[in-house]
Amino acid sequence: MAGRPLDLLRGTLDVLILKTLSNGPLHGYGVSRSIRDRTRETLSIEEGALYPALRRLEKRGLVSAEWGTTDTGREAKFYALTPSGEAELADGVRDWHRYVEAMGAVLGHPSR
Amino acid sequence: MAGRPLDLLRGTLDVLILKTLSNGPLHGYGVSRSIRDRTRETLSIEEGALYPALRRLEKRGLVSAEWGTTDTGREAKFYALTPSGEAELADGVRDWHRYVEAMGAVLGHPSR
DNA sequence: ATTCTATGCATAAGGTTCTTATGCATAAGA
DNA sequence: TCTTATGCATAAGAACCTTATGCATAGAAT
Repeated sequence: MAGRPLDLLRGTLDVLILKTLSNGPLHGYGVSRSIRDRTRETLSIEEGALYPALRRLEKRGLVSAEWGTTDTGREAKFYALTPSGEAELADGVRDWHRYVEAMGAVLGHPSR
Repeated sequence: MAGRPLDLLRGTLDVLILKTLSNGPLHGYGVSRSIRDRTRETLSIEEGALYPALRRLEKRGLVSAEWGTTDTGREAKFYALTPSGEAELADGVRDWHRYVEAMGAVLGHPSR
């Protein structure tokens, strides 16, 4: 990994999950693993954050949930992005980029 | 301003304050105004977040506080970065850039 | 003259969302 | 057989934000 894992910044988990699900339905553990792998373990989603987040997103209608079977034959709950979820993802990504821009305006943009 | 103000992401306020103070001592209201101006009002620091944050930073020895007088002759509490604060700022900036990198690895880096 | 806005500090209540710890169950690999 | 990986879920606690409130002074506008 590229350095120690970083704590999640509150509010950034939702968009990470939504983006991950935009590649197709996936179960919770798979979402977590995908994020961990893509970030080379810089972001490691704790179960205590992951499962409540998925339920919140489901409650808000941004993802749908359905029990199914994994490739390896295990029971797992698969989540899929809904149309509302896609819209929320687009907003979330835009806000994130605006936030990065704002932070850069104060901190200075990275040299490389 | 460039769009509506964004809510602060928990944990990013400290580094914003420390960076702002790295330009020289400043009072709380001035820190807030500086951040608001630099981000063109994308980030607007609420007083309920600002003052507790400054006290936390002082308690941790990252900034020092001293009452003084502003240019306009008003009483204000001036905060200055300590050596520990400088180190924390450097760490905070590095962590922020790592976070942005990690988010980019999931969300995709902005096209422009 | 008065009222609104900007400057300045501070705290309390409430909510959200993380971390850490715990619990359970199965499968594969050492 | 024991550890690791896979899979879900909740509870306790902490941190840190938003919103609301309170106070005080100065300058600008009506």
